[in-house]
Formats: sequence, C-alpha cells, structure tokens
Amino acid sequence: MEWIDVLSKNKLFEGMKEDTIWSMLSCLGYTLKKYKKGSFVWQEESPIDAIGILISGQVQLIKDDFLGKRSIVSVINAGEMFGEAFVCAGLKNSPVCVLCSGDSEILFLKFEKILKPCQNACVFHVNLIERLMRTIAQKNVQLNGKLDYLCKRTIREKLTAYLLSEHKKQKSNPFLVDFNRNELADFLCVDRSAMSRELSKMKQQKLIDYWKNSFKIINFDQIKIL
Amino acid sequence: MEWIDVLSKNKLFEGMKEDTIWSMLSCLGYTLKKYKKGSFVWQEESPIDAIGILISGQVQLIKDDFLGKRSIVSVINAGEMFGEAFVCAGLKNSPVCVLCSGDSEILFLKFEKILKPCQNACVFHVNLIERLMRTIAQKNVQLNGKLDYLCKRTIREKLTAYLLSEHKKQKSNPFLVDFNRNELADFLCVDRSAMSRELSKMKQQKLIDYWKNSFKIINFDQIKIL
DNA sequence: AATAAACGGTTGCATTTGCAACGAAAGGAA
DNA sequence: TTCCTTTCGTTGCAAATGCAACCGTTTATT
Repeated sequence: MEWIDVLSKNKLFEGMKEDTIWSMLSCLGYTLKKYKKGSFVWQEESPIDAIGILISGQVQLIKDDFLGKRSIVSVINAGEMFGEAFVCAGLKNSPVCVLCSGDSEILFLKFEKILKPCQNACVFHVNLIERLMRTIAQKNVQLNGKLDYLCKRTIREKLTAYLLSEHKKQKSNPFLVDFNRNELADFLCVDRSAMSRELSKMKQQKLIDYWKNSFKIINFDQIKIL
Repeated sequence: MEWIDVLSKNKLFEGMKEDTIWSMLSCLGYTLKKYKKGSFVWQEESPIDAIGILISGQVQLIKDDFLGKRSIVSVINAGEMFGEAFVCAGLKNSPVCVLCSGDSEILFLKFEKILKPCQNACVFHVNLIERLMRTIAQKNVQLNGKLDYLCKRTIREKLTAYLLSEHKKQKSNPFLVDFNRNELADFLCVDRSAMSRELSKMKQQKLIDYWKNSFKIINFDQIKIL
C-alpha cells in the first residue's frame, strides 16, 4: 500500500525498511480512517486513547472559545503525528479540537500497545519509546517557539516574529505561508482586519511585500529593530 | 543527605527507595550547584547538555527581547525539572533564560547518561526513559494550557482565564498567586499598569477581590461569560 | 455561464492598551 | 529610627486594537 511510504517519513518509523514497518504495525495494531475537509477528528473533551498519524491531507489543532473565537494551536501535515503528548501525559480527553483543513487519512495507533513490550519481543519496540520521547520533546520546543510570537505585545511584532521565523525555517525569500489571512490571524491570536491593516502598513513602509500566500521580507534591518 | 528527599518527589525518581535513588545517581553521575537569587543558570543560547532538577528555591524560564521586555514562560519549583525537553529534542543551546527567583540548589544530570543503557544493566534505567517521556508530555500539556491564556485577545480575558485555572488547580477560594504584579504581567505578556488598571476595574465591578497575592473570585457567572 | 460562497482589503469608531510618570505603602538595610 | 529600594495603584495621552460593515475579487458549485 502506498501509505507505507508516508509512514517511513514519520518520526516513529523513519529509517525503517518497509517490511519492518509492516511487522511493527501488525504488532501494534492500527486503524486507518478517512475524513472530509471541515470535519472534526476530535472535539474538545473527546475521549482519546490513540496517537494519530496523518497519512494525507492536513489537520489543525484548534481551540474555540464560547464566543466562537478560534485560535489555531498548530498545524499537522502528512507524515506528522498529533495527540501523542496528550495520551502520553495521561489525558483521557483532548484539550483541543482536531479539524481537517483538507480531506485527510489518519492512522491511529493505540497508545497502550506502544508502551507495553510486545509479545514477539520485537527489537524495535524499546526503540519506539525513545523515538516517541524525542518527538514529544520536539513538539515542546515547537510550542515554545510559538510563545515567541504570542508573547509579543503588538500585532506588528507578532507578525514580524512569525515572518522572520518562517523565513528562517524555509531558508528562502520570498517564502510561502500555509495559512490564509483568516487562519494566520487565528494562529497569531489577533483580529483579521487589524492584521490586514498592519500588513498593508508594513508593505507601504517597504518592510515587507506579499502577494497571496507568498511573503517577502524587504528590509531586514528595520524589521528586526521594530 | 537531605536533598534525596526532594529527589524522591521528582517525576524521575518518585516512588523509589532512597538507596535505589543513590545507586541510580552513582550510575548516572551528577553535579550539584548553588545559585544566588537573581543569578542566571542559563542565558539564552547557553550550551546545554544536562537536565536540571531543582532541589531548593525557585527558578523561572524567561525570554527577554532586545528591548528588555520580559516574558515568563514558566516557573519551576523544588522537585521539578527544567531543560529536559530541550536537551531531549537535541537542542545544543537553550532557547530560554533560566533565572533564579530565589536562592537555589540545582542537581544536573547529563542527558547522554540517561539515554544510554548503563554498564550495570540497571533495571530502572529503561524505566527512566518512560518516566522522562511522561514528564515531557506533561510539560507539553502545561504549555498548551498556557496558550489558553495567551490566545485571549484582551487583558481582562487573559486575567480571568488565568485566575479561573488557578482557582481550579488549587481548589480553593481565595487562592494564592505565586507572582508579584510585575511577574504576573510578564507571565501574561501584558503591560503591568494596564493589568493593574484592569484588576482594579474587576474588583470595583465585584467580579473578583484581592489583597496582595491572595485572589478571590466573587462572581463566577459573570466572570465566565465575560 | 450563472450563482453562490470564500477570501482579502479598507475604514470609521469606540474601546483597550502600552507607556511614562507620579506617589503612596511596604519591606529591608544601615 | 532613618533611608533606600521595591512594589503597586493611578492617570493622562497617544497609539493600537477589535469590531462591524462594506465591497471587489477569486474560487467553487450547480
């Protein structure tokens, strides 16, 4: 099956041969589900006992408050996992919603099977925990990075922090942002129109330029100071 | 030595007998250091290769921007760890500062020793990784919880989200906040005086009451809606 | 093609916020 | 005690922000 290729790029399985992955999967047990764009994999407080590995599509971890105001915590792309930190921390219910931002296929692995040494004394099983730990730690660093945006006091500062870090991550200029304006605002936790206004100002001041989802940083010196 | 007691409350060692902890320590190797209040354990970008376990005192993980604006990421109390996610994720340099908010004693464990199976085939060693994973996962959930405050758009919303969650955590009313006003503002990433103004308003509107570090939620219905 | 829905920029306005400055109160040190 | 530092509330003001509304463009659907 073609989705094994995707798994081989996942942090838990990367570097393993295809038949090794197969034997691990049969050892762990798995479920593959399909979701339509716009549907929810988990709602907030949904009971959870499995790790999700995104085979195709895209999902977003989000929080909606009671007024319907949305904030996007993070975005999961094909090959990446979600929920591993929650189940591993012992949470029984999800603290976030998982929303499919595109048609998606998701592979679920029951968490308990990962922790318990398998019946076949599978060599890779011990290794799995170490990989899982590293993945969770990296998510932690990633969340920590998000604080770099959110702790900024003004929209302009949040935008520049985000854009600079995306530029750095993608190592290109211009670079693509995989949010539309609405989503970007929800990600940075600010008002869309206020953000749009600020983007316009920054373009007008020749600090940045953009067209649709392509952004370019023009004046690095100024933008870093401000 | 008395600090073994503290270790037995740490997530890595909890539930273990004292002599077990000793044998593990000798297996892992350790360093104990003392710090004065106000001194830095790590600066941003400090090279890191060890996990810190706080024996006594208190430290704060903070980020200072180039203008000197500070944000407090999290607070570590005696018995808790810091840095484990960073070293485990493979970071060579710290993404945060670690500041002693009180005179502190810190036990450092080299990370590499934790990962490698020990020479004595120590039974607890495998177990250690699992505990470490769980701890990191819990930190992850904790960080996620912090997003609940930060993603709020107004100071009042941030304050109520924070106060409600502290009330829930401490299961008492009134409850104590272990920040002074300055630190609370840095923790919520808002201006101190603006926060003070908002607190005054909320007190005046009889939503909350406070005296020094003791806070009381008065009107649960109103406060949750707003 | 026709229609509908989603997206993105703009703007006026009331509110919120950051900032700076001041002063009172509390706490520590000499 | 006296002096100094820290903490915290207050306030005026300019700037930033959220909000609602509107409109043109793009994209999707029938």
